[in-house]
Amino acid sequence: MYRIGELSALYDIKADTLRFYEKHGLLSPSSRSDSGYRLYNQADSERLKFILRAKAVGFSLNDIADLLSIEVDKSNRACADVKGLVDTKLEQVEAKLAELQHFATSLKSLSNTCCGGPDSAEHCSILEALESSDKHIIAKKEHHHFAHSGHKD
Amino acid sequence: MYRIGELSALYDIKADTLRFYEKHGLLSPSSRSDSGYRLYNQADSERLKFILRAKAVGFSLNDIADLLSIEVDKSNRACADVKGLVDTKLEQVEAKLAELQHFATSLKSLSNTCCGGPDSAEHCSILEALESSDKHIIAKKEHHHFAHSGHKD
DNA sequence: CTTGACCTTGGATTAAACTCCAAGGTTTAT
DNA sequence: ATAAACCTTGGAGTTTAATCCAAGGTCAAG
Repeated sequence: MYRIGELSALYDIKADTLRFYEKHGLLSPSSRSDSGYRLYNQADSERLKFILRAKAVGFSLNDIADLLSIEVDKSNRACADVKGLVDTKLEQVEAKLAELQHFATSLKSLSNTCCGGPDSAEHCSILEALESSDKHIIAKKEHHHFAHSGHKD
Repeated sequence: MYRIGELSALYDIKADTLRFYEKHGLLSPSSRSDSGYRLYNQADSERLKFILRAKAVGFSLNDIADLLSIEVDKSNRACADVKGLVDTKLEQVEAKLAELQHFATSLKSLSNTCCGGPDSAEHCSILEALESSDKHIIAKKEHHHFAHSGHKD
């Protein structure tokens, strides 16, 4: 069992943040001490880890509440109901994954091609790297010779 | 050339948001009309696309300004200076990637194992799915010590 | 040459997510 | 048994990222 200060120290957040999450229904301590202190167990800690991870990859607290709600009424609802929610979130996660892979590619090419030498670079920007990785993707698909500029969103 | 209303319609954001980004140094129109209207060109549009992508994967506007600053003084600074910044951001991106892959795995296993059937499920939650994928990772890595490195700022 | 959709500015307001504060109760070490 | 370090609550304040508003200028169409 952790008291609020211990758990917050464990994840490098403020105790106030834990009280805030509690107030907003994201994480409640599984019990209280005789004197009213919050007591968090291992499952609470896992739940917090999840919240912080989800936050770090761009989900809002509302999104996270949705995700966590998946567990709430498990044996009560047909699981098919839940599948829609899961699949929606999965689509969001996969879209984010694609974005991040794009970023990582650009940053790597930036780091390798252009930086690290002692000289200054003439062409060294993320935007250029993103452009060139776009071109690279198009170049890989060179078989289709009527490639139109695939800019969508 | 796009006027503010056209560009904002293109990305489904408010014109006010573009003015806000301008005020905060993220995106300035490359020119103005005689009467003072903002005029955005293709490069401006690319830059905006980048900003919106980065935002979607959990970077703050400050983070994004950092990323965009990589291009600012290109021929002025030794590129090695920039490499540190790029590599820091790359680490952040790869951490996010790992998180997201973790999420995607959990969500997929949730969707496949547990949902979609007509029956309700006894064990059907993201946290349980994450736990089981954690166990898998821990099993692979033998001994995994949780070390949370400090956040930025 | 006016109407209406668009644009300008600066400043006020909102929403989300914390973060801090005050007044007081609890625990632990000396 | 008393200080130091922790906890409680409710409420106020801050930061980030928009979003809205008011008063007015611009521009294409009828």
